[in-house]
Amino acid sequence: MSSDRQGDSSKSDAGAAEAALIAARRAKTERVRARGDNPFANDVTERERGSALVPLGDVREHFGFARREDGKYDKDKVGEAHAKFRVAGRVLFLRSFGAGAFVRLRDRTGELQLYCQEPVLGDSYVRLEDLDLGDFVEAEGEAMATDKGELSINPTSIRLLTKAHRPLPTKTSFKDVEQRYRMRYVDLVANKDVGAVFQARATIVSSLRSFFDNRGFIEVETPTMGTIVGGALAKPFSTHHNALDLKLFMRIAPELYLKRLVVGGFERVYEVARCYRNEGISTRHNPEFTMLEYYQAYATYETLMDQTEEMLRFIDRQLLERMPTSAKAWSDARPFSLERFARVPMKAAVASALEHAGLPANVPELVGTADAPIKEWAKTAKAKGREIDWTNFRKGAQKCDSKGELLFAAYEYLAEPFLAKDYRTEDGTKSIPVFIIDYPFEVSPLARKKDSDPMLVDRFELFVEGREICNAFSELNDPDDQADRFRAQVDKKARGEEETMDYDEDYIRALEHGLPPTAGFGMGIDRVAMLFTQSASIRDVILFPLLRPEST
RNA sequence: GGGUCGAUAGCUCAGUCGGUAGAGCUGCGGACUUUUAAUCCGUAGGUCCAGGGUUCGAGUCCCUGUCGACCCA
Repeated sequence: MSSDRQGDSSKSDAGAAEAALIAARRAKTERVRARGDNPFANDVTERERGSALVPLGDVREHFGFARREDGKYDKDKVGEAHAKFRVAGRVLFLRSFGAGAFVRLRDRTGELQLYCQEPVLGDSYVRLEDLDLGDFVEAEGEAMATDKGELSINPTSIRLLTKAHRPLPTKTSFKDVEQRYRMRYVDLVANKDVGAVFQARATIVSSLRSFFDNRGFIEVETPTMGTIVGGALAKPFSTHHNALDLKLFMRIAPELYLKRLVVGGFERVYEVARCYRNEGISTRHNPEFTMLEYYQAYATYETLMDQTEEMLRFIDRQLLERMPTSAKAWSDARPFSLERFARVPMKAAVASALEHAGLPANVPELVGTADAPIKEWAKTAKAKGREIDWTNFRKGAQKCDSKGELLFAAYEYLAEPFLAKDYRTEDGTKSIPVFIIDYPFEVSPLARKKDSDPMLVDRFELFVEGREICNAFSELNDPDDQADRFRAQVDKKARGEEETMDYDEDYIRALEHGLPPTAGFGMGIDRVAMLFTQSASIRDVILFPLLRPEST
């Protein structure tokens, strides 16, 4: 029984080295206390300190006149100003010399260093010994620039505001992906680009709000728990209300509530809706995610296509305006362009995909049959540079109950995987977004049938760089047609299909009161954030993605 | 669900043919009066993911499992 450590409330078998790091910092905390100072100080406001706390970025701005071309600062100009500031921030860098020390601070507005000198600081110079990377400190003193032109504060006083008992990762950084998601508070400090991604996400959401607010839309919040499942085809989470002894489902989509509001006269309505789907986790799926849905009366899916193009370009401009440096980098790196969008009926997309693959037009009809020459087709397609998932295509085709479902399967396996390849800018360097339009009604239980072809519905999905971003349609407002389609869903469920909708009686009742001609739209915010920030995983745009519990 | 790769110090990673567990950073002690990944000297830090097998001997080879990453569905 050697060193039996006590007091570390974290994992019992934390590494001895880590425990030692923590112990050393805790010892400093005690030293600060013993001296009569508070290692978790709270008296930081102007009211308590007699002077305003100046954001680090504001200090830089104050000396804009002394900034040189190369970003450095003119020592004389800064010094002559004799300007005094009180600043605070987190210690990111700490280095001591014989009689001097550099402390680099960061706050939300930027970074600034303290150049501490023993003669200037006097007795409080010893307080530097209490500091570690990660601590929060406050300092007050005149601004100066070093010989190297680095703008600095030369403090006459310094004190610890908050002691960090755990060390930040070293400058070799913090790369373990799971740890980064689990300890996002460390990730945000250690990996600088992470903050920009979430700032971009916030910018996207606020751009969307202003886009819709400016067009006469009302933002609403509808229930995330309900007794039936509807609005999309997905497996729900279930929960329970104790007082009512009621089984509840977490929503998979806000759609049916939003359309009820259109019935009620909110002709333009939108929601930034957190949704929950009890499905797999992958780089493109998190169990909870955020959707934008909006509904617009007296509009069709074509109105919405135009509006979608405008909306994406608007987000793009807003990002460039509000965070130019990062947005420029993302924009330069992206493999797609937003200048021109293609609009392709699903049938045409399949026909053109077959042509690109050098395959006969009857492949969809034959693929499910016993004597389909799949090997030969695979060879032909491969020669044209197309790897098609024949096994699943065949299985999918065999499960189809109708022509419409078969068209959808053909589209899914023959066309969709190659959208980014087939639809490109004129110079061929970038893919262009593709609206796939006119879906079969069988796979669209909430969409309105086309007046010109009742086998199809007025619907589009938008694919950017081959990824589905939006889904929209002219809404079905015939209550009897809707009731029939709910019944078909219920039948499917009875046959064992898991991803179906329940029959929503109240929604039918709402439609019977009259839903004006309306078009509706849904878009995954997470996926849009991925697109604009060039993130490979949905977990990179969700602050706290779902993870397995930490093992003990 | 399938495939590929991975798990070694607080962090980032080496570890050859199977032969005493390594480096840099961080930490701690020291030097240095303007540093920017400072530099220099010293020092501490390990259940090599878990379990089994082969072997005189396993971080290394084999099997099983756990967890993770990426790709596909």
